[in-house]
Amino acid sequence: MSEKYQSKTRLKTMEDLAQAIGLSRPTVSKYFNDPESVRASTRSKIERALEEYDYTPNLLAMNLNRRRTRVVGIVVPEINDPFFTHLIRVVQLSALESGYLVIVESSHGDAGLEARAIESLASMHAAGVILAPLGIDADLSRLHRLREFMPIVFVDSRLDSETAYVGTNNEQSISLIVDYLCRSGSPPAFFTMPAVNYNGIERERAYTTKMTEIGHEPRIINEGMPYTGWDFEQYGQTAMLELIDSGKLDADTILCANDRLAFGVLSAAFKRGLAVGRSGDARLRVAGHDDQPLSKFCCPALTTVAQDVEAIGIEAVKLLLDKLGRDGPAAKHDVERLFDARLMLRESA
Amino acid sequence: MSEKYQSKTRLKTMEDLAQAIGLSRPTVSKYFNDPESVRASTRSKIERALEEYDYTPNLLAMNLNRRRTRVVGIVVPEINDPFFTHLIRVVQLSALESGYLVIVESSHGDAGLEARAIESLASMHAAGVILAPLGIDADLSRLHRLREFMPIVFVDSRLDSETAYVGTNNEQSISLIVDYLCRSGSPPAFFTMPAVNYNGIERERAYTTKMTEIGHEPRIINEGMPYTGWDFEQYGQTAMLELIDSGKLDADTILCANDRLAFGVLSAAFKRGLAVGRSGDARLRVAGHDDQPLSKFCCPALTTVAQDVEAIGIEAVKLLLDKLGRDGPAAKHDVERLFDARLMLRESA
DNA sequence: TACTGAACTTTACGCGTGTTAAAAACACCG
DNA sequence: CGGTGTTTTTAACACGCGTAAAGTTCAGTA
Repeated sequence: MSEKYQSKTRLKTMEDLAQAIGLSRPTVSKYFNDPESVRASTRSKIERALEEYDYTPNLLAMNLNRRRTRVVGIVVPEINDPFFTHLIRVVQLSALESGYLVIVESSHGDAGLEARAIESLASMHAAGVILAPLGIDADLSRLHRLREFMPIVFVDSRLDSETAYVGTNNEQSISLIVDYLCRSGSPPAFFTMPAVNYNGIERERAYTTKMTEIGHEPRIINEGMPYTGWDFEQYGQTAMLELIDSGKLDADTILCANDRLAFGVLSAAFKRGLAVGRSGDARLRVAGHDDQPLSKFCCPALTTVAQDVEAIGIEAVKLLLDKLGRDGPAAKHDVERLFDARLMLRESA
Repeated sequence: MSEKYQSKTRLKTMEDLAQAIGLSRPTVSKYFNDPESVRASTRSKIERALEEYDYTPNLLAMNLNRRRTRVVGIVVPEINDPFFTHLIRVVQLSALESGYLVIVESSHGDAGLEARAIESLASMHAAGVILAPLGIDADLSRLHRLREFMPIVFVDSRLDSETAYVGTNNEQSISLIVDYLCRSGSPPAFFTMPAVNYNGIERERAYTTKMTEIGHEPRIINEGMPYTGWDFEQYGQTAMLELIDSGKLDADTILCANDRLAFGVLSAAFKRGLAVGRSGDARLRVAGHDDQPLSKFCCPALTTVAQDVEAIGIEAVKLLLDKLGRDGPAAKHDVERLFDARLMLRESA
C-alpha cells in the first residue's frame, strides 16, 4: 500500500499479476493491448493493482507471437550527425506515445552494418522501419525485397520514387536561400557535398535550376575536388583552404549544400583572416542548409535554411503507423510528403 | 546456388534450416550459440547452407528463454550530445563483435523516460546495462534495486562510489589544462557547468584544488548565474554576453567545464568583437573540456582536453561482459576505471 | 574387433505472452 | 423475473528457439 517505490513487490509474469487481482490472464492481456477493451470497473481494478505492484510485461514475449509487432526500427547512416539524432529523438517520442518500442540502429557509414541492422529488425518481425538510407552504397535490390513484407518509410534521402518518403523539399529550400542571397548581394556559388546520398544531387540540381531561372550563371565552387564520406566539416575546411591558398576563390557568396560543410568553410576563412558576414568590412558571405543545433553559435552565426525535423519525424511515424493499419504491407502507390524549410537569417550572409 | 542475394530462398525458422541441411535443430542451435561447439565438418555444412539460404534467427525468440540474454542496453541522458553519440558508436561496435544486441535508449533529459528505458531493458532480461545517468535527477534507490539483479556499469558520470564506473579522470584532465594555461599565460578563471550531473561538480573541485595547489586564486567566473538543463551552448553564450556587457569580465583566460559551454562563450566573444586566441592581438583565451567533433572547427579552433571515448566505451563493454561471466550479478567490490585525457593544443588558448 | 568418448539425434519441456473458441458469468432492460 | 448482449473465464495452442536427458552414431584408439 505504501507509495514508496522500493516497497512495491515485484511480479514477474502477467499470470502473477492476474492472480493478485483476481482476474484471468487473458483479460489482463487484453487490457495491456487496449485498456479500452475491458469494462471500466475491470480497468480500474487493474490500474489499482499496477500502482501497488511492480510489473512490466516482457517485451520479448509480448512481441514474439503478435499478429503485428509493436516494434518499429529507425535506421540512420550516422549517429554522430545532429540532424539524425534530432530525428531519432522526435521519432522515439512520437512512437512512444502510440505505445511502440523504437529500436535505434546506426549503419555507422557502412553498408554491411546497414544490411545487418535491417536484417535484425526483420528477424524480430518489426512492424515497420523508418530508414534514412546510406544512399549511394545501399543495396537497392535487397531493400526492395524487404519492402515486400515489411513497411518502410524513407526519410532524409530517397532511394527511388516508388517508396514512401518524408523529407525536405529541396527545391523550395534552395530556392528560398538562393533568392535571399541574390536579393541581398551577389549571386552565390555552390559548395556541393560529397556524394553520400541523393540530397547532394538534388540540392545541386535545385541550385542550378534556380540560378538559371533567375538569370544568373550557376557555378560549383568545389568542382573537381571529389571526396566521399561523412566527414563534411573536414572536407569543407580542406577544400576551402585549398581554394583560398591557390587564389581560385573568385566568389563573394558561397552557398553550402549543408551546414556541416559550412562549418568547415567558416573555419577555413577564419584561419586565413577572411572576414565573413554581411557587415561593411566583410568580403565574403557564407550560407548553409539544415540549421544544425550549433549553427547559431558559429562565428559568425550561420545564415541557413531550417529543415522541419519535428514535422518530418512525426509525419514519418504517422505514415508508418497508417501503413500498418491498412493490412496490405506494400501499397502500390506510396505517399511522398515534402516539408518546406524556413529561412534562418543570421550574420554570416 | 546463385551468388545473387535476391535469389536466395528465405527460411523462416531454424527448424526449416536444419531440415534443409539434414541436421537436427538443436545442433544448428548449438552452432549459432558457439560455432566452435560443433564438429568442423558439421560447421562447414551449416555455413554452406547459410550461403545458400536466407535465414536470420529471430532475436526475440532467441533471447526469451536464455539463461543469459545476449542483449545489453546503453542509456544516455541526451542523444543530441556528440559525446554520447560517440560513446554509443563505440559501445555498439564493440558489443557487436561479441555477438551482443545493443539497445540504445535516450532519456531525453527526462527522469521518467530514463526509468522507463531501464524498466524496459529489465523486462526483456537484458544481460546488463551501460548507463550514463541523468545525474542529479536520477532515482537512486530505484537504480540500487535494479543493480541487485542486473549488472550495471556507469559511464560519464558516477552516481555513487559503490558501482562499477568507467570515465575520465577529471582531476588529471583539469590539472593538465590548468597547468598548460598557467604556464602559457595568466591563470584561468573557471566557467562552471549547469548542475546536471557530478561531472560539473568534480571538475569544479578539481579546478579549485589544482589552482590552490600551484598558488593561484581560484575563481568561478559565472558564479551566481545558475541554470539547469542540457542547453549548454545557449547558457554559455547568454552568461558570457552578460559578463561582457556588464563589465564584470575581469579575466584573461577562461577554462570552460565542457566544450559546449566554450562554443557559447566563443560565439559571445565574437559577437562583441573580442578577439580570442593566443596570438598577439587577442586579449582573451578560452579553453574547453571534452574535445567534441566540432571543436577543431571553432573560430578560433578550441584548445581543450580530449576524453578517451574509445577507451571508455570499450572498457565499459569489457567490464560489463566480465561481470556477466562471473555469475553473481552484484559483486561487492566493484571496479572503477578512469582514463587520462589528452591535451589538444589549438588556437583558442 | 571391441571399446570409449565425443558429437549428434530424438524427444520433450520451458520462456512469457498473444490469440482463439467455447463456456460461464455478468450487466442491463423491459 | 427472464431474456439478451457483453465481459470474463477456461482451456488450449501458438510463437521460435534454448535447454536438458537419453539414446544413437561416429571417430579414433587399444
